[in-house]
Amino acid sequence: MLSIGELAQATGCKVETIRYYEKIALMPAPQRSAGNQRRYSQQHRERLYFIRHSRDLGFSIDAIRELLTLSDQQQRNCTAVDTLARRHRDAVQERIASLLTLRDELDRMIEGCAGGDVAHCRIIEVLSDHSHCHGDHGEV
Amino acid sequence: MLSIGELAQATGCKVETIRYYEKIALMPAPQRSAGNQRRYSQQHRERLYFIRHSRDLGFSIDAIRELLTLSDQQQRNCTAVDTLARRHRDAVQERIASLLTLRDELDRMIEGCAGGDVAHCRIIEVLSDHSHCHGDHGEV
DNA sequence: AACACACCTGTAGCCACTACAGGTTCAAGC
DNA sequence: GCTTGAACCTGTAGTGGCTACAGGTGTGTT
Repeated sequence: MLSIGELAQATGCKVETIRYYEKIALMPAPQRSAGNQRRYSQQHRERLYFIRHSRDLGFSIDAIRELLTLSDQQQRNCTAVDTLARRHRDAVQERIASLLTLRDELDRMIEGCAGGDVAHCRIIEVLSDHSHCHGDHGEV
Repeated sequence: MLSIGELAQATGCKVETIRYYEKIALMPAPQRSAGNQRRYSQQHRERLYFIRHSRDLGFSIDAIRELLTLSDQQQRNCTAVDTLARRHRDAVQERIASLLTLRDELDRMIEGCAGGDVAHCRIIEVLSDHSHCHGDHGEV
């Protein structure tokens, strides 16, 4: 059995985060010691590991909740898992695309700046007027 | 003079957001009508436009606060502006790099999935064990 | 004068944590 | 057995950048 600190070390998750996961029912409440401290099993460790790794891969808490439910139904077809993963990949791809547009816009803005005083600063000028931009760089 | 709704339309900013910007002192409090409604000048419009455009380009509120202060000191050298912009560009670049790593990891995971049931799902397997991953995909 | 709609303030909620404050338990050393 | 100090406990509030109400007031048109 692991204390919360040991579990934290074993999974690279902070102690506060583990307690938070319990509060939002992402982690089940573990057994307690005589003095009311949490004691975790290997099952807990595996579940938290799965959660942390999924978080590191950018899945939302809600997506992870679904993934955990799905991974418990071992005999079911994994189409739902696949769909979740693909949807996430696509979202990441879109985010990359919009950040690339943004970076190019920032680059153009920065390159345009030839030093000198603020009154003639290209960066301030661009920020003041979107028509200086090439694209739409909508939501970021 | 513009009402808050007209200002919102003119800048593509939501009414609530304008009030929020006033609360956090990013926008100065405007004049009021006899009936206590906000009335904005062209200076307000320009400032809000600058803020919105900077937000669209991903600058934080704090960075924008600095940019606004700097842009008011017309005679100063624009090095500080340049530094702020470059720092932001670099942050965006880093974010792109880590998202690219992440996307590749997701792609590998998804490609590994050959259908079938959850018990043999490659996606679940990878999520359960980071050693299946190629890189570190640290903070996302 | 009536109506619809825009506006007002203040508060709570979103996401995924993080950071306290103020108290209790545990394990090691003496 | 006793003391120390780290680790633990609960509960609440804060982060960023808004967004969404609720319950009331002003404005402009017919």
